[in-house]
Amino acid sequence: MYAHSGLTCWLRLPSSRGISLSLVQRPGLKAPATKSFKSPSKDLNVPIVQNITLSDAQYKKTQEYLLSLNEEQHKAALCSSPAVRVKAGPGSGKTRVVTARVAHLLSQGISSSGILVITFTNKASEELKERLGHLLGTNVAKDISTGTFHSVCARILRSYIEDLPGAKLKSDFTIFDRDDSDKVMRQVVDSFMGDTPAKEANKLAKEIVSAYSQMRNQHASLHDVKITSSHLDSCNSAAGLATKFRNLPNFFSEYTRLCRESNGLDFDDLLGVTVALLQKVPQAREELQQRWRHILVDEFQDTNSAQYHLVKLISPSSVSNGSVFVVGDPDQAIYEWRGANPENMENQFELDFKGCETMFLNCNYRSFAPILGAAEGVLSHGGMPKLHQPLMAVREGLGHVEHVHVEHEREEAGWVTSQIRQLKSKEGSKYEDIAVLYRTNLQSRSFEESLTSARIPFRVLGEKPFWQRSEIKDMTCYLRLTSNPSVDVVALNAIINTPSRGLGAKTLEKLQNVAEAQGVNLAQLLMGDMRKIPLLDKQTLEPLLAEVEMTKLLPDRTCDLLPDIGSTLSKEHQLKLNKEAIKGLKQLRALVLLARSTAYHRTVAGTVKVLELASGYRQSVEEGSQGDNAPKKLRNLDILHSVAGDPDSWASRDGDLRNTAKGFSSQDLISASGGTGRGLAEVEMLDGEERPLQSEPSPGMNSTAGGGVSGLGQLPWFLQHVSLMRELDELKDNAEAQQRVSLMTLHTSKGLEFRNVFFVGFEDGIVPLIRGQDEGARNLDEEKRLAYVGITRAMDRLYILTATKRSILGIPSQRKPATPSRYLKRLLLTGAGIKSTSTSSGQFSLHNNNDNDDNDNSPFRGRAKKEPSSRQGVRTVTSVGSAVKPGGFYDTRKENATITGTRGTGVSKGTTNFPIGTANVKKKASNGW
DNA sequence: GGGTTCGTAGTTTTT
DNA sequence: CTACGAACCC
Ligand SMILES: Nc1ncnc2c1ncn2[C@@H]1O[C@H](COP(=O)(O)OP(=O)(O)OP(=O)(O)O)[C@@H](O)[C@H]1O
Repeated sequence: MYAHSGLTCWLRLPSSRGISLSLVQRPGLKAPATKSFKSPSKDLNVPIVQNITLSDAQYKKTQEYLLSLNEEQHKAALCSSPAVRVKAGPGSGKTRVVTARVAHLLSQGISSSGILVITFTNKASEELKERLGHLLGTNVAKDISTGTFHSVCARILRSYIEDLPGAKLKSDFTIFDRDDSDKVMRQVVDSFMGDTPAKEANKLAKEIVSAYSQMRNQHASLHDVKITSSHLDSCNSAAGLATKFRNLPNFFSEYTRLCRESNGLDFDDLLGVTVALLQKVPQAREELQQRWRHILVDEFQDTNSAQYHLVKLISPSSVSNGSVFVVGDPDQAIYEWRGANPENMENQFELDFKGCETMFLNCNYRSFAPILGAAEGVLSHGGMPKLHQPLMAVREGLGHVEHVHVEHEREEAGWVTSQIRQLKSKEGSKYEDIAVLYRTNLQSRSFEESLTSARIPFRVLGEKPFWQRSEIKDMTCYLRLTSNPSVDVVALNAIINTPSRGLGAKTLEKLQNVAEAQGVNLAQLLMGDMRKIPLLDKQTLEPLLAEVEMTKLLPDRTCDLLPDIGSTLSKEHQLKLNKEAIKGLKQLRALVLLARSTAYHRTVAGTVKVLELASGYRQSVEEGSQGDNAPKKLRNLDILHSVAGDPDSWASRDGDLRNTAKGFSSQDLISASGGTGRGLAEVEMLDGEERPLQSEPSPGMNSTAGGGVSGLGQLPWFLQHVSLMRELDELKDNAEAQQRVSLMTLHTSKGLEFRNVFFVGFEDGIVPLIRGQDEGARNLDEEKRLAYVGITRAMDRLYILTATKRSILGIPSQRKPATPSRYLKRLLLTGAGIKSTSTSSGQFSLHNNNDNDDNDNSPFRGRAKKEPSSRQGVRTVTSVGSAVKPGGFYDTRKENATITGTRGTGVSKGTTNFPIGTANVKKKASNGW
């Protein structure tokens, strides 16, 4: 055992898997008092000095990992400057350096809660933690703060937002997704321009939301700054709207007002409000600077203004021994469209962080040289980026780069499918090492179909985010209502009549009118008394829950437990509400009470279950006319429930940052109380595996300040997890389920790597993407970088696909002639000896445009290349997707192909036919086609 | 108030 | 082509 002595640590209670921490239990802590979380009583914060010990194996692993770095990497990882910037190309080991640095810091005795790593996606965070877990043990790794900017901000705000003067938000705020924002803005549009037709109003609302979002991304904290015309002008979309609507800023401020009224923050608010908080509340800033002594940011080239400011604000610059460490690659900047500014990496960092040290990594460990060559070729189109540093391929061998030209999108999918089969059978590739990359999500369709009929397992990354699926969205609205019954109007509106309970448009209008007359919103009117109504006690609750589970219905008698507000309102205001409506209201209110009580006495998972059953939602999905969708939806609901049942994955790991700022984690107390509770003789009627959460002594209060001790206080954390995690359904299934081909957009592929990459739809208009009448000359550099990112995902083999004609929507009759991408020429030229084949008898030529001229915007639908007449009657492959037979069409390709490169042996130079157009393969009359 | 049928728009990338 | 929304009918 290697002991690091003199290390100050704070009390930690044992976690399920932990073993290597020796614990000193402080007396008097077994039954933590709820209230002490917000303002910690002194005795909770007594430091415990103890030794963190890494096991031999862990220590050895860490050292080995550090030794595996090359000199540049090693130097970067260990650099002790207060500000470090690592600029390095794809595959140069940036991620590895970040991991190594964290490991190094920890092995130096830095406390894990003092480290913050910001990654671009949540998945990257998880992977980082996993790797660190392997090196250092889960115990040490789990306390490192990691996450995206958004999730880190959400955590900061949960602890500090109530300190921000005028924020009008509670720490149990909900996070509004884009749909919520659109709905809120729709309300604003209605109130300002009442007579706008529904459709137009929706469209306008969306436009305004995105303009506002763009503006806030470009300007760090606009949420409370007076919006000037220069703000508007700096943002295209906003400027356009502003000329149409002179009072655009009023739309923005009314939107914000409504969000606040519902205790909601949208995605951009998470960043903007955090920035404002840190600017205005020095105490918060200082505490966080104290806490996170070492900050690491991955993919720094894609940070926007608000994110950059955030880094600046929490940087422990004033703290001795602190550091800020950012890594990125300006050539891989692909998020300018949503406000990212590569300048942050390129120049700004250097200016703001005095004494910043810059490191370069110039070796590529990922790809064979020809792949790198192809990538650099693309990048050189129209001139290399100014500060581009050439990369050296470390891996020896040539790999395989091939350009394949096909007739249309269907054949494209067919070719890829058949090639995947060959890779699997002849080259021994695993499905998980194969990826299909495309520019737009729509393009995935043909591949899904083709792979399905070939029975090749695949997964589509980045389909609809989990939280956006309607059934999940609805359930989260129920949960939001449970958490914030009298506040979250948006949630209330979403589910008030879903499933239908007699509260249709007519009734709602009546109620809305009453609300307006009283100067309140619908939630206040219908749920205003909810916080005052005492929660059900256990004796009342348990039998009700049992009944819910048995009957899958809300027990009627629950309705009698609270005032019948429907009848009262109806009488007082002569609304003439019908019986259905009154009953519906009763039920909804009873449901909320039941759910709140369940959350309080039981668990989040139990609450999810109650809501899903007693609302009748589940039943309506089961019986509804959803047809094929029903099983999928039910599965999603099950996933939601099972995630809820795994608080370890979502409960605040940092607990209340106020306390943990000094190293103490309230989450430990939660697990502790959960742990002790497990032994209690409590019957879990709704879910056997659930563990009861600690209950508060005085029911009836909405625990916001408590920071997540009662089940009710946990809800916001769970909701936050759900609304920030794109792919919750990626349950770590058995190993077999992992063996799948990956389909994703170029954007999603950032940071990943695959042995075999199919880059499909490499055509002008798609790569680069040019839509219809593009607003003038959009800067296409970002599109070029996107292609660069895609190509550099490949380790061993890269296939570039182009088609003669293509229909984006997959309708054969709507196929339009396509032209190979303007980037193709340089891709092929630079990667010497690239094989190029064509499966159709059609000729194609690289279009002859000037390299330096991106203005030749030939969209793929324009500029028809002459259609080769020879194709007449060849009437190719119509059902490529299904069985591609060995020895059939696609296999014959090989015979005629000029080169057959394989991994390691590679492509020999000089044998390629250039120009490519001549490298056709004659199509043999193949059986089966 | 609820369910059906018809019409139309979507064609960028995402926390 | 499909998915979603808005009339339209019961
Ligand atoms: N020193 C090294 N020795 C061996 N392999 C390495 C080394 N450094 C990096 N690699 C390997 O190179 C590949 C790319 O590394 P990594 O993902 O860290 O690169 P990156 O710079 O983050 O790439 P990108 O910018 O494309 O995301 C990984 O498979 C990694 O294991």
